[in-house]
Amino acid sequence: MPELPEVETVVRALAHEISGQTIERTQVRSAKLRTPISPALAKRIRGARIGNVTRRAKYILVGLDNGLTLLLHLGMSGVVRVFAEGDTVPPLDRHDHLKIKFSSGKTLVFRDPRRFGILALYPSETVADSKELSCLGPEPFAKDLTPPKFLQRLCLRRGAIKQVIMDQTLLVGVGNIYASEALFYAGIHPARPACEISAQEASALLAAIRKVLRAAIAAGGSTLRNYRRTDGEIGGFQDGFAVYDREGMPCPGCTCSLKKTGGVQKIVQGGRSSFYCPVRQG
DNA sequence: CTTTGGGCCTGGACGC
DNA sequence: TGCGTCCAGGCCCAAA
Repeated sequence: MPELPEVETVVRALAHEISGQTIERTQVRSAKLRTPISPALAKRIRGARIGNVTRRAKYILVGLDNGLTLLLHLGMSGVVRVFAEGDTVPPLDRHDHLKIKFSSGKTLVFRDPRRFGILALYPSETVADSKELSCLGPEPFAKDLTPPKFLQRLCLRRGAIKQVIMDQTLLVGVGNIYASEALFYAGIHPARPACEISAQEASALLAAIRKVLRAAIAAGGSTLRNYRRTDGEIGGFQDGFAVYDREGMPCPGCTCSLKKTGGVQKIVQGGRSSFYCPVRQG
């Protein structure tokens, strides 16, 4: 799933659904995600009560009252489902990696068919220093990430702006979809070298990133394939893409002759598809 | 230091 | 129907 809006949607749901719940039973099935799941994980979270559920970048942090924090990453295909007491919980699938039964009768299931996700346990005090979180850049909504600071970071990079804003050490949360969307709203071609972005453009780009992420969060994220909300429903933002996966189609409010411009263009950068409007992002 | 390309996995869509 | 190929929202790592 997973760019920031999808993770944020899951985190908000989990904060509501499992905070305060006590873990009664745990089951770890497939032990091999991107990194192996610690064999002791299931046992070490058993009996604990869930505290705060928060997000850092695209990671979900589930605080426990035993001093530990469960770190969860959804990779490309991770889904977290929460079933209420009385719901029919499907039998454990071969792609279900973690199942938690709460004393309230609720059940949480983490599924990740492609196994690019992460499931790890750290002391809450030092989780920020973990190898997963320690090298991350600023949150896009951080107050102290000002346009000048953003510009300063871009100035150091010669690579294409699209790939640079997807670099989680520069700024977290932006993935392949929202990178294309934000560049469209900022009117910047995805192949422009980051260091050639003007102060005005950097400011517009930061605003566009924030606008797109905010709108996607409000819509409950985007579902292309695997992503699901914790209740199993799909997101709503996939219907609002301006350019992503819209090759040959008009961009919003387009007045061009499609025959002339060809509509939204697709190029490949770093092995990933980028979409842009050749007129507005010339 | 940055940048690039390959690799990790499975499943679905498509063409023959 | 079946098979091969390509593609997919993320991230790490080795090599240049």
